[in-house]
Amino acid sequence: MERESDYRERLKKSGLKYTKHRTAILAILAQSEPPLAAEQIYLALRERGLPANLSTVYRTIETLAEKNLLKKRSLIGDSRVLFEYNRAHHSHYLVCLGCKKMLPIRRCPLGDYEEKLERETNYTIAGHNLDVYGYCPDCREKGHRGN
Amino acid sequence: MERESDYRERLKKSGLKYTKHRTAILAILAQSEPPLAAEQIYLALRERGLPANLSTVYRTIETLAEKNLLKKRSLIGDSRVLFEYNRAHHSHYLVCLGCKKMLPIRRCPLGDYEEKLERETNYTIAGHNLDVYGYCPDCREKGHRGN
DNA sequence: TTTACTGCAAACGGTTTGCAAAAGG
DNA sequence: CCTTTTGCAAACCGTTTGCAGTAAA
Repeated sequence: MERESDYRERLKKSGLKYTKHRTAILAILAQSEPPLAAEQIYLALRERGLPANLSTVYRTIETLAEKNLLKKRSLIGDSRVLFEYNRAHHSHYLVCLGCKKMLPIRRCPLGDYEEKLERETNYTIAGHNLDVYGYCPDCREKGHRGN
Repeated sequence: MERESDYRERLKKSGLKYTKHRTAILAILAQSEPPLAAEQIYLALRERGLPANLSTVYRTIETLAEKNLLKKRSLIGDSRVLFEYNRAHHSHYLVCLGCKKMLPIRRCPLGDYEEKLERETNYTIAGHNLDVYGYCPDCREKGHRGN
């Protein structure tokens, strides 16, 4: 787990000023396994005793994503944009269509596919987005009704 | 290429009434390689001389997606929902971060990964969503500025 | 003739923006 | 100080909804 000074360092390297909100947002996302939406981050900040305006949250996460400290994601059937701490090793999710739970898939099934695709297409590959959808055992028993 | 009567048949099988708009929307999406957003479909309908209200377009594509005649998609950095004709063999896209062009990837790199994941997790897998992002040769030369 | 579909206009929800005040370096 | 960041309120934009009228079966 990273300390506050680590986040401070990261912000500095990205040419961003240090603020309590930015540090807290980085910490919140670093400690959250699943990606979070702006409002969830907003609520988490309140819980930490560092309430911020919603628009500040939006601006901050957008800035952090531009600097590649965070990654943007989105799920089918959810109009919100989700943000995830940009970890060294990326992870995918198996999303339950019933209860929306996100089960991390630690090993990326693509392997060295990106390099292969790069050679085949002559594109410069930047990354990929993969989510698998299905029903968890609980929701399947409940007849796909979800939570 | 399918004929109007084919679409009519599909609608009937799904318990949906036949309307010119629905048929046209199916045809528009069947003929479009990349997925389209509601407004693009709305415009394509006007071009075909079958103008429909935007809310009708939204309602129709949602209905068709529920019946699995269409598939929903979404791309990072685009808040719109895209709709794609549900073809027998699914396809992924290599999306240029510069010009947003979508290059179809015909062979799914996941192979039989879903079955493997199903056994490992005891979930019932319904499908997956995969997009690869990068820069096409043109945009790379322009220094990632895009169009 | 009953049920499903459509158009219209208004509402909605997540996100963005302009501006003045506050805080970081 | 000078520049960035923040709060606030209003705008934005893609999407959804209620309702009355119209078309399919």
